[in-house]
Amino acid sequence: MKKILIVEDDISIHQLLEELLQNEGYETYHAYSGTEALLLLEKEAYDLILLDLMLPALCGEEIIEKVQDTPIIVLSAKSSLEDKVHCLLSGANDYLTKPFQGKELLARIAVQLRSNQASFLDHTLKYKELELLNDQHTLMISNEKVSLTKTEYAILKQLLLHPTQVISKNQLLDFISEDTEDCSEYSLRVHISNLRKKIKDYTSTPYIESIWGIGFKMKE
Amino acid sequence: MKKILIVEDDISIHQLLEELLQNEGYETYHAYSGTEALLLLEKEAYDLILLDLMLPALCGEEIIEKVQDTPIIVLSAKSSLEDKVHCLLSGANDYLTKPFQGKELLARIAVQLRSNQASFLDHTLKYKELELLNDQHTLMISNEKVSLTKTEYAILKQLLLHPTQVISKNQLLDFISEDTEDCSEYSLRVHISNLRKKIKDYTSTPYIESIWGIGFKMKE
DNA sequence: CAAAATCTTAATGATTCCTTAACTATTTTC
DNA sequence: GAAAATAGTTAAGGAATCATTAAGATTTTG
Repeated sequence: MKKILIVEDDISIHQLLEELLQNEGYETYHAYSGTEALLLLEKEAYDLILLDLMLPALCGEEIIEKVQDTPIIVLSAKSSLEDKVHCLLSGANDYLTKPFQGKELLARIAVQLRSNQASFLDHTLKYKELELLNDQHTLMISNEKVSLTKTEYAILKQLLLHPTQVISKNQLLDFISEDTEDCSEYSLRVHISNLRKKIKDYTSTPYIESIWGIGFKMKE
Repeated sequence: MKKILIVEDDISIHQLLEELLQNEGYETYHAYSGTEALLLLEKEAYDLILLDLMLPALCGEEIIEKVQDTPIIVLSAKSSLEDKVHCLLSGANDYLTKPFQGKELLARIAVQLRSNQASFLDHTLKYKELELLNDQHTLMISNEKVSLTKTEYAILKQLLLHPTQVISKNQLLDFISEDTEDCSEYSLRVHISNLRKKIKDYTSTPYIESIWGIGFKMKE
């Protein structure tokens, strides 16, 4: 889930933003002053910052200059050309004048998150030594590349998506053979066996656990 | 020097934009209709597109969907929320309502060029010995010129844009045959085969790897 | 309008992967 | 502790996908 830091001192606008973003499925974090924002930014990385310009203690412009790798959307009551241009040139990615429409803000947020998407995190499922690279269709075990077949990949992906849950045999069968339903349990067993064999070549931990009579699960 | 494509049918606005950008040191290119824009985009790579929405022949929205890797700033007289949101969500990077202020446009252009700077759009895509010259539509292998057909070029470009990722067969088919959807997998296979053959004449590395059941990927 | 280049289709052979089946091992039930 | 049920391994044949070639169809070029 994407993390968005809201930097805004006006309580009512702050709450409005919080609600808007949370309804859209974002995780919100909150700063009510410039100094508070900087403290949070030192501790944690965010995917996006929504920044009010007129802040107590430390003005928004200073934050723009300190932040390097996180996209910033400025929300400001200042509608003057100089303010806009200055913010954009000194590092902000977008500038919306208050009052703004919620849907437009959401769209502009989507733009920023989209272009920053290359972040590896979205495309990787990590579990202990295992790393499943979704856009590369490969598995890495302790930084060594392990080649998987399409079905092996599909099975492991399901398991790693919910590593604490038991995935039933039927659930797995559904994902393996989207079209043909005559993919029997025989097959699944063989696939699991092959998967385990491949994993065993790279690590001593037996990662895939069988839950008797039900299905499979990642070993804790 | 950065190349900017202006897509706008209104002559007076077009000239205004041209002057504004040239004074700022950009190289400008010009299309007065949607179809003309697409033709230019096929031939050459640009750093940015300024796009009017209401165009003769082909509307701006369709261009947004076809363009993949070039940032787009929409300039439109349409100020409705739906238009904005739709454009931004379908691929535009920014949206300015006419009339706009020149300095703001310049600042927003700078934002787009800045964030795209580090990326591949240096007009050449390099990958080991391979060099794909986007503005000349040619491939260089160890400084020798290799002639590619239009489709071969399109395929290789997709692969080189994301050299670590697997590009699915459907993804490639979309780029090859923008109009006809009956371009079968047969074709794609032949094109890949021809591409490999050409590359093989100049280097011993087999650069294009097949990922079984999914697509293709550059060899690491 | 003809020649050249490119694209698509089709046929063939090669490769990879999946399923099946037979056999062994483990767990549960009585 | 033996029988029944479920799980695991292995190898072989068959199915699906891929690579290459050549020929006909289409587009581009002169």
